[in-house]
Amino acid sequence: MSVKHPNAVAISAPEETSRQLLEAASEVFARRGYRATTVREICRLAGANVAAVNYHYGGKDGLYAGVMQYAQQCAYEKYPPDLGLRIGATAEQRLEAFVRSFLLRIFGDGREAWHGKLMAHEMIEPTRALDALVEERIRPMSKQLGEIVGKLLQRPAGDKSVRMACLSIVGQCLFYHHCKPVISRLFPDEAFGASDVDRLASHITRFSLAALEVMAKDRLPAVRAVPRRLADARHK
Amino acid sequence: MSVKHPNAVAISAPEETSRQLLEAASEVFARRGYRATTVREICRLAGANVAAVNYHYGGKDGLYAGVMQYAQQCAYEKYPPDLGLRIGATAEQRLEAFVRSFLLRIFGDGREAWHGKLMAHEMIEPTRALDALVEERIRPMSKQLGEIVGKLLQRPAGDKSVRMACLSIVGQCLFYHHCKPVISRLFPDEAFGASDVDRLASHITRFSLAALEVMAKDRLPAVRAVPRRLADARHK
DNA sequence: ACGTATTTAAAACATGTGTTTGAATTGTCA
DNA sequence: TGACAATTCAAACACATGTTTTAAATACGT
Repeated sequence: MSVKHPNAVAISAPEETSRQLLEAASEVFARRGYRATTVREICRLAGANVAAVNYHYGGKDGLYAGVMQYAQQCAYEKYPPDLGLRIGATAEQRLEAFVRSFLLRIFGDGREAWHGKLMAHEMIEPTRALDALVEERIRPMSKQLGEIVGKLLQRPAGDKSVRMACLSIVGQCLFYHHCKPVISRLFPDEAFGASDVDRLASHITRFSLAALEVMAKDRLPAVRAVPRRLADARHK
Repeated sequence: MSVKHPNAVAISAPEETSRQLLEAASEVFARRGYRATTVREICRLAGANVAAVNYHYGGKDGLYAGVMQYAQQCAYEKYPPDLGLRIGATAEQRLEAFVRSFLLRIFGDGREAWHGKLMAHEMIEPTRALDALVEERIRPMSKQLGEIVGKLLQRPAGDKSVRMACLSIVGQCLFYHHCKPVISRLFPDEAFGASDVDRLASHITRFSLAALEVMAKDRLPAVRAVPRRLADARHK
């Protein structure tokens, strides 16, 4: 437990090591995940002593908590979900903006890449930090996408079909980042990265809008687009 | 380096500990990933001595390699990509069979769940085992899906638009498994699992077929379904 | 039953981990 | 400058890890 500058007025180098520790930790935690990261590597990268982590953050846990908050704030400030939209934009435009900012947030370079990598690790090895993150960042975003898709499908935002469509859209976005190890081996000529965001956003938006278009016309929630013969082709 | 039964003819208990080790290791590796699992936990679960891993598999590496091969074989044998299809099935039927078997393979219960979890860990922390896996399992599957989507889009299987559509389809499948920690927090009422595979397969197939249907009509590879006004709504 | 090869077992080894300690250093204000 | 708190540092601590060692136990052919 550390008490910092209890009665200081002006601080020359404001938490110099503390900040460098946070930066280095973000880098390493993002690359290796919580468990595989060693405080010694962080300190080496930050040019600090091993004991610095415990002094400034109370331990590896505290440092990770700080990193999560810091990295998320960076990502969402730089790429808000309504990025580049003018007021009165159509639902189609809002969908593309959503997809593009989502991809940018995930694929960001350098310090912007932290968010996507940290999230990927949280999916495999969830931490206490995830609960807060879902409520503060992801749920509002989910609601936002629900509004857009609801309008496109001409159904209430809470509708089951709307929710499923949202998941299909987000699933496409995350795939290119999450499965990069397989994609790059499967298609070595195209390694999706930050420079491909525009292309990907365009494809995902077109694919999804096409699907939504058909689904909007088809008011029945039951199977319709799949031939009825398919029903008995189930697995044994 | 161990030489097993160099000139044995009939073995009473065929590699008893060796097999139990493999089972236990699959369980633990799937749950925790390569790095976070300890050979001691595996041995405890298998009821074997710590040295058994090195004796039978030459070390943690060798055991993991064995697990990967074993788990993949189990999954693909139980849920082949053409699961439940009769000859002469339509492209739509083949797509739904592909999606369903893909989901079943990922969401499987018990020993069938190993595959999905091991793959998820490989995405975050790729191992040498991934290279072989991509060539032996994933590339053939990718080709198979390419054929189906190519026929639906009425374009050659190697076409760029076909490839992108394939990625969109697989992305949807993987999402429900990979992002379960977020989905279950976001929508506590529906935790997608093995029992939801039919529902999910139906949704993903319908969503994708709808998109493909529109894209097939639209022969232009350039932006078309998205209003042209969108072009200048890019980020700053 | 004997002898040999295979397999198991307990202990030790070498290394790496997060954390703590206590002294040295630095910064700040009277 | 000098006292006092904040910070840095090297060393050590306590524990966990993968692997090795060495001896005992077991299986199997003759």
